Amino acid sequence: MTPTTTKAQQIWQVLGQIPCGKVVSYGQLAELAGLPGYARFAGTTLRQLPNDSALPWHRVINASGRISFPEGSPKFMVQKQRLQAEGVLFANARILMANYRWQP
DNA sequence: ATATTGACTTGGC
DNA sequence: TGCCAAGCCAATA
Repeated sequence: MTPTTTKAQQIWQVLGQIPCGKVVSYGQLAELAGLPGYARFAGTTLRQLPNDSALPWHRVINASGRISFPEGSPKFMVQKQRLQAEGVLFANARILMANYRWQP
């Protein structure tokens, strides 16, 4: 990375590599980006993505295996929809990280 | 420059 | 499982 690389850029860089049908937690995303302890920042960063972003922000869920949006909210539904479309199965509003977690 | 707010996590019941 | 208190770090107000 260049001397001007920002933390947000590091997050985006990793985000773009998550393959279809796989997911990572905010904390894992931060770690893979070389920013351990920045789980919360990962969320802050995703929040700034434009709604039409091509980046797979929907492949990021919390450590509990759940979508970090209030159930039923527009964002929640879009995320769940996209994940299911990629073959990710939900068991009681929860994703089994053991099966879908991405490991580079 | 200080205070509040989150798309978070972990450890303890 | 579930709820809670702490700890965390940048964006916002």
